[in-house]
Amino acid sequence: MGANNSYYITTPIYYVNDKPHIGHAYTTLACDVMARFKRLDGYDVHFLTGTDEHGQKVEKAAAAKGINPQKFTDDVSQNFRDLADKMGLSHDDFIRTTENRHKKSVQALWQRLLDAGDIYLGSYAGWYAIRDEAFYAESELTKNSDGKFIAPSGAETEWVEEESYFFKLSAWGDKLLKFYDDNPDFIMPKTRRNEVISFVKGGLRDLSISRTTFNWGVDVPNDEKHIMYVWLDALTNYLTAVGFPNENSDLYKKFWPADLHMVGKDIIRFHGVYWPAFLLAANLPTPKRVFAHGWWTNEGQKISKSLGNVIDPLELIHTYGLDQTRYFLLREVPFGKDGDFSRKAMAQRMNSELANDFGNLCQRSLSMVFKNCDEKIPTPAAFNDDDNKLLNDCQQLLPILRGHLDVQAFHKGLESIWKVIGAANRYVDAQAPWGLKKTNPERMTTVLYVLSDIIRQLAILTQPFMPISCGKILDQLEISADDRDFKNLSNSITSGISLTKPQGVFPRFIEDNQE
RNA sequence: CGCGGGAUGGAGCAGCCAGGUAGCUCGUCAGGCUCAUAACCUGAAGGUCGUUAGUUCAAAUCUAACUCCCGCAACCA
Repeated sequence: MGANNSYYITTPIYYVNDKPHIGHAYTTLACDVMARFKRLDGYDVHFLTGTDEHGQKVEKAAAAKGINPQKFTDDVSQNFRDLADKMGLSHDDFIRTTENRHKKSVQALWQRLLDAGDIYLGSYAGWYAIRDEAFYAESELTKNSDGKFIAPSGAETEWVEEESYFFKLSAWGDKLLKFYDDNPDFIMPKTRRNEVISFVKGGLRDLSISRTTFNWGVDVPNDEKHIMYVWLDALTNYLTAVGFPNENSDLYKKFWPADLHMVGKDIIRFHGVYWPAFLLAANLPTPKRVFAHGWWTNEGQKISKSLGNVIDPLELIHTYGLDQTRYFLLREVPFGKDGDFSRKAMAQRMNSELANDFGNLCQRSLSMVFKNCDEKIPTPAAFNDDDNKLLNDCQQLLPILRGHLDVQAFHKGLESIWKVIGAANRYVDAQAPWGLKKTNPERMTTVLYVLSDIIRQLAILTQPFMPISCGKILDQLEISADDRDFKNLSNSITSGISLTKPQGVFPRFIEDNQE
């Protein structure tokens, strides 16, 4: 079992043949925020992302380029590493399914399933579309002018008959239903859980887990005709990354079972059904949660390659800034639901919530400190009720945030922080420190001290969401790197520290005429 | 009758489970302040809570029917 203060979180592995898009960025970003939050909260975190590099599509794409598949995947998996870098992601490991450690791991899991009697050799036949890597029912197909059967996606299909190994998924339905029952939070949000349960109740078919028609995959142990197919290979990466099959490795003992698999809603079934079935069959501990988030639309329109409205996360970062993009994606939509990206909404949140609310709170407060307190954090007199009320609101924030992030309610977490930001802005107006300068300088000093400390706390708490900008605020307050985690929240800021001249951290967004 | 979610002021949402003055954010309008990134604060206007019927002293909240939208329906971010 994973240790109490450990936290293992994963993104799906991304299929290298895709171009990184907002869906990938979104999933990984959510994990990054969770990982950063847990680290600041004192957990030992293992944050995994990576790429899925096998399959017929990759084999064909490589052949089309005249290079071997390994070289091809080396190149394209770099796209995902680049995205991770540009998004400032804090992953601890980047796994590739073509690595040796992974091949060993999947083969070991295969062997366990075989030994347990859950894998058998059979065969199947059906209409297969290479482009989609999918089988279709005859009823779904249409005939084109050449007499070929066309899938709903438009891809040509061919009749395929093939020997294949199967996983006895059909035997696991009742056990899975009991598992969901015993672990009500295993699949979140609830609507996805209901979907999965109703799917399982509908009866499960055995799952084809090998192929003989192409070679780019992990070899099936003791049967060189076969390679493993998709989900057994892909899902097992979560085990590989913590040292499986070595169950005595430090990583494994510390981090398995995983605390959270973050996925898009499109792959909830594989994570919610196949994965626990594999693990139960192999007699391995099951992960604690699979969270399926929603999809984005672009200006109200469904995103699709054919419409050409795919959102490039790098373009967003370039236009709006990294932290701003991170903030928007996690604040705009209740996490778990579908959401819409629009330039108007983006600019709106940037200006209103980042520049006006948070940015301006920092700027107006720290400017007054800098000008009126000898460029130092002032020494306060006794706090009055107003001061204590605000400080107390801020102290309440960490437990509130924990509650929200433990159920991946990022939007609520941010909302609760922004409530305190609002309270702080009202406090500034009510106390009007600029007026106290002549009438009661000691009181002014106290108010500015309170504000400095509030800003320190707010910046510390907001770091998981916007690490760079919060880092800048903490730099301005001369908070050392060691003093930026959550256990420092209850220590007050030290009087007498010299400040650097405050500079705006969240610029307003001015819409270009173009775009 | 396949399963599930949703319809609340201009926009996006909360409230519904445990019925009893309809709340939040943005936008709009008016005022205040002047420390600050034309930022901040206060107030106002604006909704017969998808339709119809029912239960009840009382329904956005419960029941029934209906309309519309959206997910899922086997191997696809």
